[in-house]
Amino acid sequence: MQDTGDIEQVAAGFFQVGLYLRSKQWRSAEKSGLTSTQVSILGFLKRRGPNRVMALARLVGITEATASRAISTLQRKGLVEKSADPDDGRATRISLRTAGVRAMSRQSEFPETLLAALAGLDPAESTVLHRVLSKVILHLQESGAIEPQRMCCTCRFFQPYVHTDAFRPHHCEFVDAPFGTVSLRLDCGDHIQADEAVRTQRWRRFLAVKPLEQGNS
Amino acid sequence: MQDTGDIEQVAAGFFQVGLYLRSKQWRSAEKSGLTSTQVSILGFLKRRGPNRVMALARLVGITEATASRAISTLQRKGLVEKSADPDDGRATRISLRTAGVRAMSRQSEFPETLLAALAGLDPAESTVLHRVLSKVILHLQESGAIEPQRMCCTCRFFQPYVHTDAFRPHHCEFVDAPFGTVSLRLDCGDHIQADEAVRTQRWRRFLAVKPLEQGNS
DNA sequence: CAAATATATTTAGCCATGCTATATATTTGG
DNA sequence: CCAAATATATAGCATGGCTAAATATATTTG
Repeated sequence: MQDTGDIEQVAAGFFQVGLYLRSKQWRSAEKSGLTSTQVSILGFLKRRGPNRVMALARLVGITEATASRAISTLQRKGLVEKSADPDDGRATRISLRTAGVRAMSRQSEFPETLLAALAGLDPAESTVLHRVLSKVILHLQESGAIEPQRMCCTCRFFQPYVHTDAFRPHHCEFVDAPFGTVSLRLDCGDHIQADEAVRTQRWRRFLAVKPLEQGNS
Repeated sequence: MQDTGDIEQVAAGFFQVGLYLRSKQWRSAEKSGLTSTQVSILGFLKRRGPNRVMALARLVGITEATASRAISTLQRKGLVEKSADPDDGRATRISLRTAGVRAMSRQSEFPETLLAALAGLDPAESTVLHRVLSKVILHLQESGAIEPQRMCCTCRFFQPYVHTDAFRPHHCEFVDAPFGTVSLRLDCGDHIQADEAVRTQRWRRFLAVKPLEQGNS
């Protein structure tokens, strides 16, 4: 008989890590003077380039009112700048200023301690962790809990498990190269959303493969 | 050649889940009117029983000043009560009132959507996820980033990988029974911290086993 | 034992988050 | 062209989270 385990324990684990991520501790350790919301906004700007207030609000998971004010604070600190959106007179285009880029490169968007902990995982664990995070995040976004992310598993270029190489079973049609589960992206700059039908079909193929049957020899 | 992957991606994944966990969305969906800090405090009180302000502050990862005020708010809402600590005249004993217990049982401490996503994982994935979370959280607490948790891997009753049963390789000396990786606890009521030496020795034994060699047939 | 020091909590003051509701400007659709 | 929708901003409220300082009780020390 297999042990079923306790989902709450796992949720508690995520929560635990989450508590740490939102604590001021690591941010002040890397002395930036920024709040975690501000770091989030700067992170999205860094990874996605200039964006509107609305888009940032949705990505960070806060209201537009809150985002608007947080962005004004960042502007006052000289880290971002606002400009008129060429396509829409109502909209504001937020972009990183040099000081903002510096602030984000001086410190990682994530605490060193967490990165070190993750670096200590062995490859097989990383592989499964990537799969699991993809599944969890996809579930959250399909339930409308979070904003759709630019992840491989919803991308038109993603071909899961098409190669026999156990280490690089997937294929990215954008770069036209095979890659491993451990390189699945959760936020990829080249992402283009696939159609609903294509998405579910590929995702089903992804899920069909038992996570432990892949490259760990 | 094995793909090394990108740790930042994984960190981003945790961050993504963390963003959701701290968003008001799921809390208001289950309409509690509580902030995430308040839910955290109530959660610890529920799982650990009456506690001092200091202890709660450390568990939640906030200063005592902030904890003190949040607790006063909970008291005003009638969810907790303060009493004098019998052992120390300076300390205050915080305990759940009936309304507080009800508030915590009416809604899960964690959002349904996340629990559903985790429930969708297959057993092998859960197993590895438990291992990974144990490793990450242990690393965070050994670096002093978070307060020590009552987890199996630091418990004097924990005997990792002593059974041949692939599904239940570990043994808990407290209940004197074997159990599986998927049942590793991250917060156990019966936890008693083991000595430094014992802890590292057992932890080494735990790590020595390749995560994918265990029960997944 | 009294004085100095340490500990547990609280309070005040500051800035930021996050919300709702509302105001303002601009687009879009009929 | 005007009504409805959309993008942002602002105001007001409760709270979080910090540091610094106040208060009360414990512990250590001379």
